[in-house]
Amino acid sequence: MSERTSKAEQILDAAEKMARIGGYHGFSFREIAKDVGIKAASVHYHFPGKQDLGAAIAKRYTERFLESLGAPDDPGAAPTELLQRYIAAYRRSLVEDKLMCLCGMFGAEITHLPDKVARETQIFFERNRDWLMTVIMRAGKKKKADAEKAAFSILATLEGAMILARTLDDPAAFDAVAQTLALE
Amino acid sequence: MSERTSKAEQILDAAEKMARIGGYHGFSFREIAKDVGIKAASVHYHFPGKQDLGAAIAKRYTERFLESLGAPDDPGAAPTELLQRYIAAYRRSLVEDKLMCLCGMFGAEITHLPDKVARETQIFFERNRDWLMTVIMRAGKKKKADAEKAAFSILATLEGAMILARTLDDPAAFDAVAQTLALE
DNA sequence: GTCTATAATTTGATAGAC
DNA sequence: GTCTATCAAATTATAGAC
Repeated sequence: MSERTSKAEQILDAAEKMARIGGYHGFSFREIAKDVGIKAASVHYHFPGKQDLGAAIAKRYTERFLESLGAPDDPGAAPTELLQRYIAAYRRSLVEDKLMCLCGMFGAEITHLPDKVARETQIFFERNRDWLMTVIMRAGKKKKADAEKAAFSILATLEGAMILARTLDDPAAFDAVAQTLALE
Repeated sequence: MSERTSKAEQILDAAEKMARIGGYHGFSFREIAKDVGIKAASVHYHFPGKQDLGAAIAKRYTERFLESLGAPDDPGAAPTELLQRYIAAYRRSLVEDKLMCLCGMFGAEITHLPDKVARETQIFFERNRDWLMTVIMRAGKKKKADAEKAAFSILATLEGAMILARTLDDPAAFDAVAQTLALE
């Protein structure tokens, strides 16, 4: 009878939560171990170094995030609906999780991150850009270059809106910003 | 013959630069001391605790930033020009300094900051909101509530654009996002 | 103002027993 | 897989001499 979540997953859960509060320096092997109910040395068995753990949470975060969005070319979902879903994903992170976007956090400190972690963070932004571009090009008459600009704009605006709303402790500020996004 | 910049200012300079790379945990008394050519204990003479130093760099950053923008109600500057100047201030930070916005960085880790530092970070966002609202209301027929939304949108978008451009190591991504800002 | 010395804590990491 | 034991390094901070 194994538990529903493996120890490695529990470690990832704890590390992700801490990193989404305090960034790359916001999680430590000791704190994670305490959270999961093992010793710090045992965490190293699952993830040899901090870089590995950092890269792993960024990778899992990216995969889960995109998975939650669904396919950008799903014929059953209208482009406008997909963009609303995209905004809702950020809003959920802010309002329900009450946590910063992991890769927005890592992105802010990108030049201070170990290579492995920085690369996974880049991938989050690249894959988000691609997802948005696909949706935007489906929606409209935009050329590829313009679709990329629009994708960058939505991505940047939502990451910034999270920071703004969290700093002012005012979720309404997020909604105010999201409303200004042109979605056609 | 005293030097042009006091020791306290040199300390602030070093701390700000480090914080704009690695966040609140990105600067330490030892590293700062090494940078300005004194010992770590001497830094405590100028700034008793890390909180004090953190709050001081956020406060100075805010004052300098707003000073560089000029008065939002300056009759000699058109609102559109002021907004272009606002965008240019972020761009300078990204391209010339090659550093993140200090308060964007602190904002991302806001729930992990000591109270004093968090409060100064909030003030940055509030004063930026107010500056932008003044300019926006001068420019157009917007009601106050709509002006606040527009202000939040510009602020959030530029902070997010910095993160995006730094993560992708592509300043053009910043410009692409800035272009999408509606400035009338 | 700056120093030496030192304290107390935390960190990432490894060796080796079980 | 998890543990104990241990390490070297870094951290914030203070006391007291100069």
